[in-house]
Amino acid sequence: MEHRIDNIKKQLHAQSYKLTPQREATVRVLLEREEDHLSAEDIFLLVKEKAPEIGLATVYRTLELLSELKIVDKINFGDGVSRYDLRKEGAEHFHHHLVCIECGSVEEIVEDLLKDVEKIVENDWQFQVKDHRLTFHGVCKQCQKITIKS
Amino acid sequence: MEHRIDNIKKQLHAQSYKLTPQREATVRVLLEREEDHLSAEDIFLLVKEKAPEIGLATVYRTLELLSELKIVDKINFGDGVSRYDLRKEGAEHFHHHLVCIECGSVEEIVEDLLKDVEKIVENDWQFQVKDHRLTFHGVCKQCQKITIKS
DNA sequence: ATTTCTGCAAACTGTTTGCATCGTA
DNA sequence: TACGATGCAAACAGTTTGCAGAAAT
Repeated sequence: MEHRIDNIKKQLHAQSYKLTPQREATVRVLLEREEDHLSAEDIFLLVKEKAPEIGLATVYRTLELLSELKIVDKINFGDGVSRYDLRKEGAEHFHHHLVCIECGSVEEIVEDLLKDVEKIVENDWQFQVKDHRLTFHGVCKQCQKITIKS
Repeated sequence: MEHRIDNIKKQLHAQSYKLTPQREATVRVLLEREEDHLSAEDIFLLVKEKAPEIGLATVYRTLELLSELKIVDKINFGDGVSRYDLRKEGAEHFHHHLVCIECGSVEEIVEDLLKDVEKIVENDWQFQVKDHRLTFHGVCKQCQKITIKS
């Protein structure tokens, strides 16, 4: 945990940004809730518990900054809200998501399943891939059981 | 073209919706600009050229309806705007996109490159896939050339 | 002293909703 | 006549921006 904060601090410093208390509080929330896919508002409320003076605009600005530095990835599951997801340590590519259309849960796939597909795209379409977004929409394990029961 | 309109008309009727003049005008714009990835506003302006009385709300309502019937797919490339993309005739799955981070162009991949990945997800994660969204971000053919030149 | 960052409020953008009206079964 | 569909304007939600003050270098 602490070493990840340090790491992020270094990445900020490398681009001559500071890890201010507000930014640190935001990053800590992201670390603590790494499994979740929080919206800016969610993050704001959680940060506020630790640092009540913080403003929503600062959270947005911090998230934008972290996005630019590729420390977090901004995703959008189709509801109008942006969500922010910490990159896994050392991950080159953004991980994939499984969104359940029944219960709304979001599961993560950390394995890169797109290596082959990416090669095809680079060869056949001459497109130089830098990043990707892959989301599957469907029914999660739990909801499949429930559907069978009912 | 006309047979596709007819087809959509039938799909609407099957769910007891009507293909009103406004809806038809909207669908025609989508057909004419199938290659593009238009926002609601874009579509509104184009529809307005043919049917100046139409309101933006109607366009939104039409697009929502077409989305529900899976005639169009709603996508979001990360700028805050929803874009609407006609499903290819008979396509089961949504096609993929290549978004160029230099020039913003969007290319489509109609081939389903995810068959294998989907199998893996269904087997290893017990997740029943219904649909997917796959977008690659990177540098398109044209922009690669330009970058080399400069 | 200069520059960066913050908090607040106001502004903005894309989208949705309420409601009176219109069109058609 | 009844009901879905429309146009308009107002409402809304999420996000961004301008600005004056605070913090850090």
